[in-house]
Order: sequence, then structure tokens, then C-alpha cells
Amino acid sequence: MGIRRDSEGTHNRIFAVVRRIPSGHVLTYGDVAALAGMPEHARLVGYALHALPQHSAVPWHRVINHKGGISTGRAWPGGELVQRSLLEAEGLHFDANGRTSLKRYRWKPDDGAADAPGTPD
DNA sequence: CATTTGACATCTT
DNA sequence: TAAGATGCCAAAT
Repeated sequence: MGIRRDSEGTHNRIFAVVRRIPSGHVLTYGDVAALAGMPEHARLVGYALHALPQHSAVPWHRVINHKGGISTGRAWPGGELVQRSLLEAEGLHFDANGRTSLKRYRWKPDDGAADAPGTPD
């Protein structure tokens, strides 16, 4: 069966990766894009999530920017507070700057079976 | 049908 | 270390 490379297929791939993110962990747009097969194309991830309905089964709130913060932009007024609340419910901790420790909550496809995120120095 | 803006990331100054 | 500018694809107007 032919795999259509239309926007639907591209978005579908991104949703599949985001859906794989376990609770209590987060991923950056760039990471999701890389896992989806589109490295350096983090923007498409954001666009895909934007086209995603709020009632969707995709944990879009587990996707944050590379700064460890929330980037809903003006596309969703107040959405930053909503996403932050959802992440806090997952057990994440935000700084006074509204940023979280990516080094600590960044999810790995291996489920962290290799080593702890605390850099085994 | 063409132009503009947009849930970001990375490089350079 | 921080701030500004660039590149990418897709959806909206």
C-alpha cells in the first residue's frame, strides 16, 4: 500500500511519536521531529500540534521548546498556563523562570534503560 | 493561485 | 552569556 507523504502522513508520524511519550517525561520539538524522521524540522512538529484538537489522545502538553519552557505563542492565549498545569500534574517541576529541567525530564526512546539522566560522570 | 504568518531550532555577532 | 537573524514546511487568507 502506498504511503502517502502528504501532510496527513507527516502529521500522523509526529502524533505517533508524541503519543509514545510516557507520563512524567517531556520532549522538545526538535527531538520529536528527529524521532518522526524529520531532523532539524522542529517547526513542523509545532504546526502539527497546532492542528491537533484539544480532545485528541495525543499528549501534546508533553512537548516543549528547547528552552525547557512552553511555547504556545499567540496561537493559544493562556495556553502556557494550561500546559504548565498539565506537566505539573505529571510530576514535573518548573522554575521561577517558567522553565523545567530538560536534562532531567527529557524522555529517551529507550525509556532510560541505559543510564540515569544525571550524566554518569 | 500567490503571499504571509506560524506550538521552533541553530548559528552568528 | 544574551540577543538578533535565518531556514524550513504547511495552513490560512
